[in-house]
Amino acid sequence: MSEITAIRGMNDILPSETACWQFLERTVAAVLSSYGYDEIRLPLVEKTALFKRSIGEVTDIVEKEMYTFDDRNGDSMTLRPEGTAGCVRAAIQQGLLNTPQRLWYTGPMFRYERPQKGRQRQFHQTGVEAFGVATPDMDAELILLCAQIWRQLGLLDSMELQLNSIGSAEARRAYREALVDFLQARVEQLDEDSQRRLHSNPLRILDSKNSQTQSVLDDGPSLEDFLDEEASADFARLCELLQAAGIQYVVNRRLVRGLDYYNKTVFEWVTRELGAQGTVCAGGRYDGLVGQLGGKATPAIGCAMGMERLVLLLLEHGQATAPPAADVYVVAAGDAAQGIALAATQALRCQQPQLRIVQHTGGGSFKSQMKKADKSGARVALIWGEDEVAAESVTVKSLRAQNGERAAQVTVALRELETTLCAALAP
RNA sequence: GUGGCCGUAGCUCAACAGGUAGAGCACCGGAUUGUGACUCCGGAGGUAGCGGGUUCAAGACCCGUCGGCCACCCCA
Repeated sequence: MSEITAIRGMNDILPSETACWQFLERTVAAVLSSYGYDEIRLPLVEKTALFKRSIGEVTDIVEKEMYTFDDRNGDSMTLRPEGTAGCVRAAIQQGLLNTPQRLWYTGPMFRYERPQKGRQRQFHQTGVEAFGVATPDMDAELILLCAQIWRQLGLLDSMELQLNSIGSAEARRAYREALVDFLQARVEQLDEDSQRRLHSNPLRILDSKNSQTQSVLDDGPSLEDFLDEEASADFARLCELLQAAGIQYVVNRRLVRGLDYYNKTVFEWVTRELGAQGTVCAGGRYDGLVGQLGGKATPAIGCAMGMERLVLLLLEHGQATAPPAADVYVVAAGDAAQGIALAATQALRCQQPQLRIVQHTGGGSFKSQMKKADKSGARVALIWGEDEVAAESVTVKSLRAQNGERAAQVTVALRELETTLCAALAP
């Protein structure tokens, strides 16, 4: 193998998978449109400061996962590790915040992490962001929108919705203090990672996978008790709305998010079918971020779904992955036939643009061309040989004759090609 | 960044107390001159990830390195 290979964690998406991707992208876009969301297309690269200020200086993403480099002017740039920051930046810069905005975007994100199942260094997210609405009906809409996407994808039964409210920044500050005080007295019982988090990011201890750490937390302070009245009321209202809409959910009081900008509602859609990377979609409210990035104070909520993880789920559920077969394969033996076939096929593409017509290229014997025709999966072969050229005709041959009826083929005048072909292709 | 497992033809995998590599699929050609599929025959394709060591001899053993997978971590 050549020593030039793809960069670790940046995978090729092969033809055998793209049908699944297209189904996913098409379905997601259709649902988003049906909720009145508009697509926005954003740069892959932004100034480094944007991510540091939005995601948080002490998060793992900013500290060790960003692809950051200096451009030729010496300015620090970063390949986007997530989409919200850029979307907020654009909304502020382009003056989109005078009225409620419902936006979505899709594309690659970049994080320098060790690859594993459902995790790569270049991965794809579709993000949804709603600006300008502070009330929990907006939260409910976003969650319903997700549920609708899962339903349309046939994945609703694979998903569990986990919900929490992390309240205001002040509430979290107070809670963090209480939590640190509590855990400090029990440091010895915590796993190594959680001991480290005690200093760096104590709230993340809450979703530790270590069972002993989890049982230590059972006697600790609950974030719920520190929530301000508004956050509690809004969360209760959100739960009511979800119940009314028939959305199943689980309140997980230990659900926190890794990015600093979240407040109040946070949620995750998780699945047990994907191994360790079970979070398929996650998001929450970020009412402070727009102001923090220099815009006028604007409430907002958003979420992002991991497209690779959705593709994995779709594949495990047996979504068709084969690229579509050709409809027609064009066999032409000899130089004269080749010229006529090429022209006739071009005309056919004008008449029947939806047909997938594969022209044989590269020469080869008649027999080998027929083999290619068969392997292409085409239902019909169009054949031009010496006889057809001489008679200004073409042979239309059905390659997928049903049991018994021996390979139906008919030779007709060129001008009858379109109707004969359509008849042969008719079910 | 840490750990476990793995690295043989395009793909999926074999073999053998360590004695210089094989199958299936795929690919190419042929089975009387322009007709695919099934069948039969033939062919091409690997300096065994890379480097070093042990040995008369290593794909097999040892070390290193790179890469892959999965998990930790992190998160979508």
